[in-house]
Amino acid sequence: MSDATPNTLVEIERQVVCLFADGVRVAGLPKSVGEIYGLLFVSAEPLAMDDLVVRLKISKGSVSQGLKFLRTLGAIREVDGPDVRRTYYEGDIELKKLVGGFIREQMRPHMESGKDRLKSLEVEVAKEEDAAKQAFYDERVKKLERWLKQAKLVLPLIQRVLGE
Amino acid sequence: MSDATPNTLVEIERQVVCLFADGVRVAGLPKSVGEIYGLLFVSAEPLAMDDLVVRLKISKGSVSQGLKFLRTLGAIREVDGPDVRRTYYEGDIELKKLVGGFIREQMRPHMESGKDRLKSLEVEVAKEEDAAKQAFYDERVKKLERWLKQAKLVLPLIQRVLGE
DNA sequence: TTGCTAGTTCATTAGAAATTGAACGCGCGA
DNA sequence: TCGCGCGTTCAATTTCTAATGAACTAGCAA
Repeated sequence: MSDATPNTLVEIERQVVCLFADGVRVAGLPKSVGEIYGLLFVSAEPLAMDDLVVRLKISKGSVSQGLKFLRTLGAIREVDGPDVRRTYYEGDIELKKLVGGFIREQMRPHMESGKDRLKSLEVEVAKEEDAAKQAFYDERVKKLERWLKQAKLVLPLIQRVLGE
Repeated sequence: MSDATPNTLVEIERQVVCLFADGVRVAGLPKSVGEIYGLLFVSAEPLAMDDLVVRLKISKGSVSQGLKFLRTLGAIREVDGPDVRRTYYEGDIELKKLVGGFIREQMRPHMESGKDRLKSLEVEVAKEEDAAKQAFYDERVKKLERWLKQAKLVLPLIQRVLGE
């Protein structure tokens, strides 16, 4: 076996993998996803699924699902590699890609469903008989709608700032 | 018993509590925290711990810990109420308070430790003997440092936008 | 077609995180 | 000082999520 791709991590790789494993937890993502992205990030050569399985010592199933998720984010790219039968990946190291993908895939859907739920709330408030209570609830629902607007304002702003 | 504070939730309250319970999960926080904040948010009168225990049907322990957490965020306020022996709370309904608290308590610490870990990485890169590898690792570490800088730039920006 | 390997899926298992509830500390009033 | 009730803490438990690994599909070459 060549030592170009040992089946273990060197110290630098270990630290970077660990950094990302912890990092993604802030976003509520599984450790394995961070480990996979982390190793792709520190690897000069593209890696295939099997490399990730062996070097990170996580199961084929986890790697497959992790790669799938990272692909939907647009955080990794498929590239050609030594073995034509395999799919190789390399990390996209632009922060905006990561954040953009996360916003698009994880946050937007929640905000969309939030909109519907606010509509439902409005209906419920309209049913309230006590005028004082209705006024209070109405004010709160309006507040939530303002929150949603602010969120919609902030997200593109973040992407603009990260986009050079 | 007066019906001013029934030991159950009316439909509007139920929906709002549920909205926040789901909402906080995006930020990786426990459901109970969202429920507590949610009920405080829709309540015109301040509530004491016992109200939350009874109406949300969660344990005293969970409520105590949830309130503690929300206090550190600055998402709720202690206020006086009918019974002088109890501590009453009301929700702070400014989004910037919530987000600001979350950034300060949950994100900043991670970023601080991240800084140290990058320092450690630099040391490790310096040990690399292979010049080509060293150059590659160095480039990646520099990339991470740029990410950290961008994050430091974005967070205050978010707060400014939310702070009117 | 058959055999082989890369990659996916999904029911089960392992592990982590939240919740519970009992024990405790504290402060107040009698 | 004692008793009482609010609030906290933390070990035990439950709940929920992520990881595993066996079974499967797909594509390819002989």
